[in-house]
Amino acid sequence: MKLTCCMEYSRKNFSEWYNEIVELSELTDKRYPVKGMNVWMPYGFDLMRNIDEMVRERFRSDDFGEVMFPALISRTMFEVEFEHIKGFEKELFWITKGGRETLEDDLAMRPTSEAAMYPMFRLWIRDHSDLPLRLFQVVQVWRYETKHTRPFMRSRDIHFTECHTAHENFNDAEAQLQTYRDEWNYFTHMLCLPFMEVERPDWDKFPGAVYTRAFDTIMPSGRTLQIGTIHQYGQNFARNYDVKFARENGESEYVFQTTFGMSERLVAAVVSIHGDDKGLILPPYVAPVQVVIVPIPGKSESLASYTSEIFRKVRELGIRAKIDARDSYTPGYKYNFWEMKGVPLRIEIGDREVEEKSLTLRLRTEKGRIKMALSDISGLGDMLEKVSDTLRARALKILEDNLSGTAGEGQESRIETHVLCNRKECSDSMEKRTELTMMGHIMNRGKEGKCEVCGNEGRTSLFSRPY
RNA sequence: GGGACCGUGGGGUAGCUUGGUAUCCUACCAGCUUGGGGUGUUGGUGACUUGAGUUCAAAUCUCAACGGUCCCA
Repeated sequence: MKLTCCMEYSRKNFSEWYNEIVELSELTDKRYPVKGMNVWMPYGFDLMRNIDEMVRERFRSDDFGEVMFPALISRTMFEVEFEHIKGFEKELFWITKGGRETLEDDLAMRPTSEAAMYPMFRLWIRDHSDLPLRLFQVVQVWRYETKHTRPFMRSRDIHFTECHTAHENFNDAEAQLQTYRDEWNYFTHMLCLPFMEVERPDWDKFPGAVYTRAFDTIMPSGRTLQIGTIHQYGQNFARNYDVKFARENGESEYVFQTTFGMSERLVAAVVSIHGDDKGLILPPYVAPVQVVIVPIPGKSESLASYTSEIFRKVRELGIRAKIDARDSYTPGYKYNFWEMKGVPLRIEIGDREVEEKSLTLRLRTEKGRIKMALSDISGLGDMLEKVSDTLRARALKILEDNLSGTAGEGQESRIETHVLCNRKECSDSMEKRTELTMMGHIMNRGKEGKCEVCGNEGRTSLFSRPY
């Protein structure tokens, strides 16, 4: 597949726009003939891998070890009487045959790795000196989605990062959750994504968790997307998988656990929240190509050498750059091509620039061109920073406009906030009235107050239509 | 969980009611031309989702599977 013409759909028609842009920009190919499973193409995977590398770097410096567990989990490992297992049983892919033989113990493809990891934790953790244990992995997980699948938002084959920790006591586990939160703030800052931290109600938390905090963002359609979650497991999992350690006084105790999960949905959010009617706009920190250089053929004979001089200098600044010297396309075509691909910064070089020893710049987020002297080229880093700032400001405005109910017309849905206690009856009543789903209490923006339904103590809660 | 609609070259489509030679745009390949916002031109490659049924004959009618899109809980 090759890039075709211009975009047919406007971002106002979000659903169609999204389907079109993920394929046009060559992030993914949806034609793979298995439902809900799409191909990561080189450009899309470069983006995902840049995100993964950011994540790896941070967790390694937080003293996490990177592991890679097997993708298959035996039925025996799953046959634990535990709400965690029940929560997933309808989404499992099962392998029941090996060659022509029917398997005695069926194998499930992991939907997440608790059931794979914790039997091993039981072997690895003996006493307090083995704690804290901090591990993470970047892997595929599989979920048998029956509803509408969409690339990066709801697929059956999910690119997933999961952190798992074990601690000596509840407070250490709580401290770990705060570390996750700090890292999450860093990740979303670099991806220029605003979010709400929402405590899922008891009836909607991760199966088996003590509590779940989700990071929800809002899409241009007015629907919310969960792009990360952190979970306090307490001793719930340790009890079911019998993960114990010996305290210093010799007493045996179950470990306290936490997890942090995020996925390719980060790509969905980056694409949706930053993109415009010309295509993607990628956050500079993770853009596969941060600067594209388009040489414009003319009379000058030193165009090629000047172009490679600039390319070299840009690379020396630590910037990921590319020269588009394709002979069969005109400059105008290339401008549109790289705008579609979301490259944050473009450099145009023709006769004028060669003569003046200058560069002409174009930011993906701004109208108009900027002239720069070659001697000022170290300022390109600031230009990329400016793109990030613009993306953050725009994205935050979308969130604020939705929170205040002043978002643009023609959205598929909307969000509302109401002060609510944590009783299901009050939530159900408000869901009925708003025709939206209760997502939970908003922790990083909301306030305390009286429940709008029953008058008891409550807190600002998010109501939305989630993806 | 329930319902509606749709599957035609790589992408987008016409044709289906009334069964008989498959239309156009785009992309792709070769050439010339052009180049500071999607150059122009000549020639070329390439398709009826799968299976079963009705029929002399199926893209077209019937059934099923698979896939896609949307709506409601």
